[in-house]
Amino acid sequence: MAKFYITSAIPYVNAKPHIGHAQEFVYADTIRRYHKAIGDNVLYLCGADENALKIFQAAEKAGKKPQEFTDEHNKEFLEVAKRLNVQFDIWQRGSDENKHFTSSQKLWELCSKNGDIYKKSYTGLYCVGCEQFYEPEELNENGECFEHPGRKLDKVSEENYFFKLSKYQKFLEDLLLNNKLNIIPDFRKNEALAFIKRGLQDFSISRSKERAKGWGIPVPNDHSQIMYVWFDALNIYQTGIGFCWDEKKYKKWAPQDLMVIGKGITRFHAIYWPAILKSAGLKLPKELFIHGYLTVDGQKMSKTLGNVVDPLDMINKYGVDVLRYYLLKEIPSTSDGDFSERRLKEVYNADLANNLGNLVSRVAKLCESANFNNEIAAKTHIIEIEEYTLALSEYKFNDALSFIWGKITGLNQYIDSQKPWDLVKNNSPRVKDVLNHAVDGVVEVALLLEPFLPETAKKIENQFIKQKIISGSPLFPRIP
RNA sequence: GCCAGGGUAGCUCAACGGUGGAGCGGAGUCUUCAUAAGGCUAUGGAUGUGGGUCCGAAUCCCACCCCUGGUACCA
Repeated sequence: MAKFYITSAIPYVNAKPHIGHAQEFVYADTIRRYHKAIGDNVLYLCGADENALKIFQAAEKAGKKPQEFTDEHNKEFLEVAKRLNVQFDIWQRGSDENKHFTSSQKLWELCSKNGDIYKKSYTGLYCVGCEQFYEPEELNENGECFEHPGRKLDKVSEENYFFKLSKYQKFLEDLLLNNKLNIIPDFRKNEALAFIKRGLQDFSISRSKERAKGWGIPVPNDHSQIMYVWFDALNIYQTGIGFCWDEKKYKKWAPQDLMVIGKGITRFHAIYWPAILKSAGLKLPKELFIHGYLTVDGQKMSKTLGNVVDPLDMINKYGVDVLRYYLLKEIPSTSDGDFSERRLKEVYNADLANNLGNLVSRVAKLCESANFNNEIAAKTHIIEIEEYTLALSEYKFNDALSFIWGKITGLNQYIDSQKPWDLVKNNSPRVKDVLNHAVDGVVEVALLLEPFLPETAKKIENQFIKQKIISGSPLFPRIP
């Protein structure tokens, strides 16, 4: 039994989760469930990035203590995951001082021991109003920040620790080029490679304590400095599986077999993270799956536009599997996609109510009226179907679902051609064979569906493994 | 600016040198076991624009127009 350690990007918990978080959770959960179904020993970790100054500032703005503030948002993320039927095996918080602070300091020390961390002065444009550094392109035409127009920025120098990323240029190039870290899709790999080939510069991995307002993980042996958020955030993937506090557990699960992330944080996962791990002498992740972003009705999701979609609203209105289905079927997993409630309703009626739901109803009713004796045992393992497994191995969820829907259409065609209702009327003995085939098909569909729509799959299975199959209430009642 | 990907039916996308396809929506028809569901059929397109190569181009080449992403220390 192979182990499969999967992680999804640790969200920044400064606001409640939106539909984009739901998308990533559902993707990772579907992969997790699929691996479980083919017999792997699976562990899924996610967690919360909590050590950024922005969290502290957001808490202040909300008039709350940071801990209280992050506790609340953590709860919201866990609630959304739960309602999505997304099962985290581990939820590792970045504010966990016992485990995560020690773990990140240990990682730092390992890199340091290897001679990859050094002190250097960093000069940048600092806005006193915002209390942060800006890049020239982040400023308006007068070279001022947008929050405080009219106020000149100061050139400020600060001593920070740097990580010798440049040292790993060749290593990273080889890692990506030869798919030792396999990046899906290809064009993201090429982007990362292009970035590497342009020449890697060392990057700063600490901030002064004043600048970070003491919020974050102290640098070992230098408490005037706080770790740069990404240095510790990425390490949540290790802390959660016991790095530094349960070596046995860590040995069992490291390294990551798959990281699921959004396109915006490719560099950190494809370049920084492998370099840091290599420097620390630790095992490297094997695969990186990068999905796109969601727009809402063709527009970017934003608070100012007021079009942020709350996944809980959708679940309450339509049901979990409807949202899961939409995200998995209607959004091509590697490119950007659009979330539209109008489209969701269309897909609901066409695919879930008319095709899947109605097939289940009609087969169940046929069995009931034929007083069919069901001999199909519950199947536990996904049958190896190339088209299906290939689509899943490339994380093309929409292709895998299209394949399943092809089966549904096939079953409807079969029923139409065999006309079992006539066979029942004529007391034909053939009705048994026909229903056997139909029931077998429905059970297979349920099985293939489990990673995607676990609740629905379970309902179908429960209805169809009984000796006497009777019709039940519609799985997906049509909506007008 | 540079690099990469894309612009195909009302919508989402497939075909990547050989008679333009699928799903959804819309139309017709058959059927009645089923959630007014299902099956079948037809309809639907100067394949972004303009040139070129070729017996033949959505596909290859050139130019142009639009869209998306990347182009390091905001995460």
